[in-house]
Amino acid sequence: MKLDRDRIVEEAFALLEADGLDAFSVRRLATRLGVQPPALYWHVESKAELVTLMAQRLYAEARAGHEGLEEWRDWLIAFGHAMRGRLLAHRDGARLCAVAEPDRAATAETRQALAAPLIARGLGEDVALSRLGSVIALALGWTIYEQNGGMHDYLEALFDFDASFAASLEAMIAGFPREA
Amino acid sequence: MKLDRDRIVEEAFALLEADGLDAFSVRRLATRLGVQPPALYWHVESKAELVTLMAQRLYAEARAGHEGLEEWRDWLIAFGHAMRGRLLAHRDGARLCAVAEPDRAATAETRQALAAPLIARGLGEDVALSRLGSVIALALGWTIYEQNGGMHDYLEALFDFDASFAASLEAMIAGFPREA
DNA sequence: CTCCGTAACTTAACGGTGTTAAATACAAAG
DNA sequence: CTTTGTATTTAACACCGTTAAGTTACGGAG
Repeated sequence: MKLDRDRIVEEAFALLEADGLDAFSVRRLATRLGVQPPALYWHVESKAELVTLMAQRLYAEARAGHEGLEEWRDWLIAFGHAMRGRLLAHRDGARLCAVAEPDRAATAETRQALAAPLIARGLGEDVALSRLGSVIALALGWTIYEQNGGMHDYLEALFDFDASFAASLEAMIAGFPREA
Repeated sequence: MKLDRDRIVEEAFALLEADGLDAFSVRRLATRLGVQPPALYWHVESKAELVTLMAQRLYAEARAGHEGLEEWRDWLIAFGHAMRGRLLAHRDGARLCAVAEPDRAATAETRQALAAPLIARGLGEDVALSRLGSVIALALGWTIYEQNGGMHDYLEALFDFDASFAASLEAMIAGFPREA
């Protein structure tokens, strides 16, 4: 069965799911793919690039599918929940994104594309990017604790994850000034 | 020069500062301390415990010193800025806290102590802990991006770190209902 | 059919990692 | 002097990401 980037990334997610980020190694991934470790380096530059590929798939999934919402606040809330949802959907998804580097092929167009949904709903580009960043940061920080085994058990005795995240996300977005 | 937990943690921070989290290894730390690597295991259970010790020092620093503020909102804002400040004060401080486990010796008293500053300013314990968690999550998520070399360069072209963090922190806290 | 070049992969190795078990130094106590 | 416990070293294990060099597979050109 031949190797390619897509199959590598797919199996990488399976390995992450099965063994977690700490045991996520190039060598174990190669075993799963029925191949010797260095074979992966033909298709992928480094483990870091592979992680970046995985993270970018996560980010892209979170941005998709909120077309029906007309208010930027509603869009941001939906996006925030989707972001947390995608992070939680994979074991150690948050830590994965925490170590991932940005897409090196990012251009001014990428930047425009990122801001587009919010611009279309009335925000200026600078504000749009700032708001987006804030929501992503909240979701990432939140899920990092939520997915940290020990922290999870410790914190779930202190408050409810779902309810508290929803409350803080809604508070933050409600608190954003109409335009700035 | 004899070894003890305090000296280990201190030198660990120095190593983190000098070489970053990726190069932060037990072996390099031992070299810095003029000792063979396994010597550290007499004083510390594992690298994970050492990281937890370091993270807890960070958290404690962030909580200290906001006595003058009488409103819980003001206290939370000061704490949020302090939290980000302490994370930024050490290279890879955010990622360090992201992988740290909670204090295993945490009790119901610890929980009470955590919530105390907010309870003293009028919040119920459950709400206090939830609010505290939200602010920490925002600060952690934010600084993770801020300290990720590639992401930093990528994002600083999109918005201003200081201003955007302040805006989202203030928005979130302003958006929290008076009591819930 | 043969030759060649490229793509895709393997084998072998390098220098690193966290951690453990066993042997050792050393100071205090009896 | 001997014993005891603390603190450290030496040696080793099983991993890790990555590179260099060798090998196979295969498609197109002559």
